[in-house]
Amino acid sequence: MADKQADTKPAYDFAAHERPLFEAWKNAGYFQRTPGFGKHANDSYTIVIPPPNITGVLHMGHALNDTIQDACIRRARMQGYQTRWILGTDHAGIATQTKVDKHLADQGINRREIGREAFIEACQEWRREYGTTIVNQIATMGCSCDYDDEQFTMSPEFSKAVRKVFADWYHDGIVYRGKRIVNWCPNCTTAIADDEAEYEDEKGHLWHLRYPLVEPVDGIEYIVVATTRPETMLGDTGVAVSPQDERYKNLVGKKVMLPIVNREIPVFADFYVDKEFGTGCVKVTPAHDPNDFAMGERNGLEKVNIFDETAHVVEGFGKFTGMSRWEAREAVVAEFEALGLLDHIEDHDHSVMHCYRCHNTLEPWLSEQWFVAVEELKKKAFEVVENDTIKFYPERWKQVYLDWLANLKDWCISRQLWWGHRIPMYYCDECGWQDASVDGIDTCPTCGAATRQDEDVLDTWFSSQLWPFATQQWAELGMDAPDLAAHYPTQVLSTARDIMGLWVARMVMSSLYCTGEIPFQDVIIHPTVMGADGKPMSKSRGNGVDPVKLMQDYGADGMRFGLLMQVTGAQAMRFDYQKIESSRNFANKIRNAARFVMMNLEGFEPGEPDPVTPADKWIFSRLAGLVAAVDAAYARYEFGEITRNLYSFFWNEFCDWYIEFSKSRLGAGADAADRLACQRNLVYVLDVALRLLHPIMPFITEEIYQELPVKAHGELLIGAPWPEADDLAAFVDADAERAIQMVCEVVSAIRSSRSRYGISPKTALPVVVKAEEADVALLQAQAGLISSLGNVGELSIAVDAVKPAESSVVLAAGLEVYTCLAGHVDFGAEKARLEKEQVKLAADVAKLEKKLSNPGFLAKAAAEIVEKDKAKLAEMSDKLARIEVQLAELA
RNA sequence: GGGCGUUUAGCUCAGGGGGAGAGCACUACCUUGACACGGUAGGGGUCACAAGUUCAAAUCUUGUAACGCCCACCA
Repeated sequence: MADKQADTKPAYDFAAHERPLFEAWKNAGYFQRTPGFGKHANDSYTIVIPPPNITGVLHMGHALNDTIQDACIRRARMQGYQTRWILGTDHAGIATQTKVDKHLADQGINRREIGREAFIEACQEWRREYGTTIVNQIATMGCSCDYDDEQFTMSPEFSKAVRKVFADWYHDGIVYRGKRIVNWCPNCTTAIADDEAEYEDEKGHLWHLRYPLVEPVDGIEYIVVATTRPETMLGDTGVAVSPQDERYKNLVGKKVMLPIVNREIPVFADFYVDKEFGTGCVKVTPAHDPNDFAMGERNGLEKVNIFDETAHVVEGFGKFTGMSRWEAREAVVAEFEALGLLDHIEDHDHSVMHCYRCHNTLEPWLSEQWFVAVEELKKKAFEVVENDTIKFYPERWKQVYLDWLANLKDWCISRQLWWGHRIPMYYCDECGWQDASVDGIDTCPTCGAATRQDEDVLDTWFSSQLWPFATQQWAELGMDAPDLAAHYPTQVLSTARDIMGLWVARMVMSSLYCTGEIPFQDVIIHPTVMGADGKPMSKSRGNGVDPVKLMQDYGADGMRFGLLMQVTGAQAMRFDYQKIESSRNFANKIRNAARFVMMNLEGFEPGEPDPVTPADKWIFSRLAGLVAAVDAAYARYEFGEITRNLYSFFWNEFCDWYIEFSKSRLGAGADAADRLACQRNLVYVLDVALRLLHPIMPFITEEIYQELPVKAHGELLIGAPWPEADDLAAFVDADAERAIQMVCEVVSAIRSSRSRYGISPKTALPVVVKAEEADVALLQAQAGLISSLGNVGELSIAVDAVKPAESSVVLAAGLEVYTCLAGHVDFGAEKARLEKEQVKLAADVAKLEKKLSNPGFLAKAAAEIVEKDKAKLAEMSDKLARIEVQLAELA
């Protein structure tokens, strides 16, 4: 068997055929702004790609997301919209700086030695070398985005937009500078935003420390405070208790002597303190904890900063100075123990913030930073989603978005990095003048002294939030920019759920402020692609799948279709190789079906499709249903639904039945006129199917289209019009669907009987069909199909057909199909099978009889349901009776 | 702590108030001029559990359990 398979021709290599097609599309200009046609000629359809980081390589998330976008944009292009899919990359501040740092370190170069300018040049260099990898991978997928107008979040035009927004917001009071506790990464030595911090659970301790009172009160000599971070006691400037706490009422207003540093600090009451937790006393370190900072502000406490930017203890703390935070923790605890002030230690699990980039423990750190005031911005951004001006798919993400906005706090946008948009803020150290400016300011307009620019750069998300409009000439030309006029707001944004807040919400906020319009209409939140083990894909788990490898093995089409097939409304999808493989097989099926059509086109002349036979009418009717179903699923962005519809139509209806039906009409002895009709119909169905499949499987469909003898829609399928459901509506034909369904049932019945008794498909068998009066003519008209597909020797169809001797029966709705097996079969098995069927049917009949004898059901159920069930019962009872007759005959 | 998702065939998952579905895997037969990346025919499920609503629940409600995600974060 294996040898025989080896003899057959090698499997088709899809990947090998894809690239030239991509070039053809590109050369024909379909990747740029495409003009519209037809009823949507003046409507635009625009998507901005979520810009991948220049440090990135294509992963499954991109593969899925970019497939979704390409399917949408290709369909829109075919529908006649003016389309544009904006491509570009993100400079990715921290990620790139970290990568380049490492790159330089490998060559023995330190960033600080070469200085800011040289480092930025190194980043640019790095980008030129590696930053296009992912764009090439997107091209391999066949994505039809605008490769000739690639955007970058640090291009001169984009940078100008960033500076403009900063300056405008500064002048409007939206951005401000403030000294606050921020999440500081001592490894990256920069602040990061709240939502860039990741919490991880850690096993820790709750240290109970004794703080002696300066003067004992009612015999109490010390207060016990509980802390998870004893080292921060060096910066304590108060001890807080709950105002409701009777235990400590008389201590409020007194002072304790902070051990080690010997600082007198006050005991005060604050509502923040929960008297039930720990000892009910909280040591307060305003410079190293956001909650303590707030308490400090409310109670006028001093802020003592004990750490430098790398989280080592600063000058002035004796032997602790220069220690890391971990060394300081041990040393402080040891010192308390030595002083007899360590009360006790408890185990305590808590979550600790880590840098989302380097995963080091973050340090809440008091520093001067720039912030975006979100109160005003978030109001409108809330409204446009609440009133469905912007819609989420699936809809439940709407609430997630609204909740995120509702809880939003001011956004820290300054980063102590070099790679990024340098804050366009200028200061004069002579006279104290300062201002933000789009174009640099070298000399102070007030005193003429030289100015200096702010050293910090902006959060990467500050620039990416401008993506939908800053990529469209907004900075240079404002809202008059031709691109903005034609392609903004955009129609669809597709993204992963994890950047809903970081990116999606911020785009809405900034777009509303800067352009006065929403940035996009529909937001698709696709499921996260998990590994086969259901866990997030990661290197350490080793459960990752490389889309590039997948495309080599299965073709881009196979990967695309297979991924979309797995898209559901759920939040995650477990990656399934088998879906990719069966999609590749599907592509092969399409290819072979097309080959069949093309090798049977002898004498073909182009012409209108003409459904003459019931089989034609059936497949046309099914096709009309398919177009409507696919459109409906696209309208809800239900990609799994779209692919399942396409798959089952093409494979289970078109290939399994219609092509088989057509074989007898294409042979040598066939009627020429009917053959031509059949050819035209095959070509038509194939053509519509190819167009419906094209947005998801662009390569194989285009390749087949190129091989068609007549290209009905111009040179390339990518530019063909999308099938219009309205145009096909006239093909809907319930009678034809029913007739062919019956034919299929008869054929299946014959095959089933044959198979059950192990009779070769090559052996022609006589068949007798008993049918209802109305159906007899219908079936007789299809006798040819039934005979050829069932390999029937002699076929008779009649209302009063009698069971032939030694035949096997299959009963279907209104049908009895007798396959004569004389001389082939042991009828004991036939009897056993019928008995099994009888038992099952009798149970079903009993169940239905019970239902129909229920007065409640008869009274309350919809009339049509009752009718349907009555008909069903009649049919089943009839079938049961017929089985009993059959059994009696066998007895 | 709050919110959300998932639980259906051996596996991965669709579906969804009125006779349980697909792909893969499995079994049998088949190399027929589209396709073995294939064809035909099969086997296989108390739709997580419990209550409730209903004439009718896999489907709706509530609760429970398990798994997972997001947000908050009391030292």
